[in-house]
Amino acid sequence: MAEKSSIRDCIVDAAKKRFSHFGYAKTTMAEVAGDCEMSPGNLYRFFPGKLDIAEAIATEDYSKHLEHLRKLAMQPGKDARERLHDLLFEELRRTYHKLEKDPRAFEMARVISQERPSFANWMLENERKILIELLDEAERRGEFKTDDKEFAAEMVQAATMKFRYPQLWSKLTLPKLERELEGVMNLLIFGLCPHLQEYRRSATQAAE
Amino acid sequence: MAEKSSIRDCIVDAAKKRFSHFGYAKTTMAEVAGDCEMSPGNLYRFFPGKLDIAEAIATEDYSKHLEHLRKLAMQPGKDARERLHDLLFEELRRTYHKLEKDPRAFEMARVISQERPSFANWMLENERKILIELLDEAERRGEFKTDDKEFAAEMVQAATMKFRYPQLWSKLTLPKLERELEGVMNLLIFGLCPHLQEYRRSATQAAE
DNA sequence: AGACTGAATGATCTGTTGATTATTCAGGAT
DNA sequence: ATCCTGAATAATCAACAGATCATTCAGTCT
Repeated sequence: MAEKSSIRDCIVDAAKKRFSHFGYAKTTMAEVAGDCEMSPGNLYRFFPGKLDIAEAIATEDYSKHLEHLRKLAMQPGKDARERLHDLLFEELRRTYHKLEKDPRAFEMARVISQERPSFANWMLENERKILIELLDEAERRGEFKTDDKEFAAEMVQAATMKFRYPQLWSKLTLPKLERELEGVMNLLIFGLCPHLQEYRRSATQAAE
Repeated sequence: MAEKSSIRDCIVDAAKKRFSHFGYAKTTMAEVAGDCEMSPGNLYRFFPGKLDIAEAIATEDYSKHLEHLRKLAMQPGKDARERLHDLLFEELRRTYHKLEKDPRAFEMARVISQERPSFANWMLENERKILIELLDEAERRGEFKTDDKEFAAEMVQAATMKFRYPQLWSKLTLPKLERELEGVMNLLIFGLCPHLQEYRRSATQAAE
């Protein structure tokens, strides 16, 4: 019984090493099984298929990232604007760097989001929960104001879609993406309508 | 001399028919040449290559669309909010319908934006000019307020990227996309900060 | 019985060969 | 000289054979 999970870990570990070293496609189930000193068939008692091993790795990795995002969204001593800024920029930078320098990670991201669209949805949902908490707290402090937090969080995600899988959509460099994200974020916060000119100016200056 | 352009038109016409009937890949230069009663080699006196014929067709088609967008952006008797709404929705609906029901159009869009990324940029620029005019005029009337129109227009485009090539990004249905675009647009106009609650409520109600 | 193996299966990938076809260009017509 | 042709070229595509590999499952071991 206690064995079960350590065998599972062995599989995930072996797969992690091979996927990141040789790539997802070039790694065979037989190799992973061999690393754990078992037959290929036995893997299927622990995972429904190869993709599920990849998903397990991605989930593990992503969970750590989520924790980090949650901390950024809750930083004491920063106002809602700054925390939203940190949250959105962290996501942009993380995916950018991850996919930029590591073709293996890029391959896995592509395969998983292609074959398991629900995984990408699950990630969005998790991040949305964080966004909602941020919006909620911001409203309590009178910083933001929205009728429907769930909907507003969805809209923030829709508007920042371009920055979530940056290299899938454009070939902009990170500095250009950051400049754009900064601009979109300000638009989302302050809108196009004239209002609160004072606060607006001081807040954007404080950012840089 | 006057001939030259009518020969060009013949080529574009023939290609348009074949591309939309059999698809871009399945149409050969020899066939297009045959339709215009000329040899394949002669096509190259009018176009640098096959892709340029496709681009000419796309440009012609898109120019008409641009005119239409310009009219929407300048409608008298509508406020800036409504005109921006019409502009963004028209773009969403046009591409959605075009790519939805016509696999040929989808193929051509894919090929052109893949092989000629500058074409997509050119389209964005054109639309940005319209947006800038809209923002300019809105500021004169005191409806919107932005420091840098060019930049603001770029940001509006960045935030609505998801709705520009809807089926490349997601598999949402048109109604869901429209609901999201409505939401993103309101966020762009009013922002998250609390302000002008009265105007906000009446404007969103008027929209639907 | 429960944990596991490894050969069998069918799907997918790879490499190869023979078209097909975009593009060029030497020359022919006007 | 200008416009055009069509064979030549080289690149890309399609089809097919063979190999590889994920997945299954009848049967072995403990």
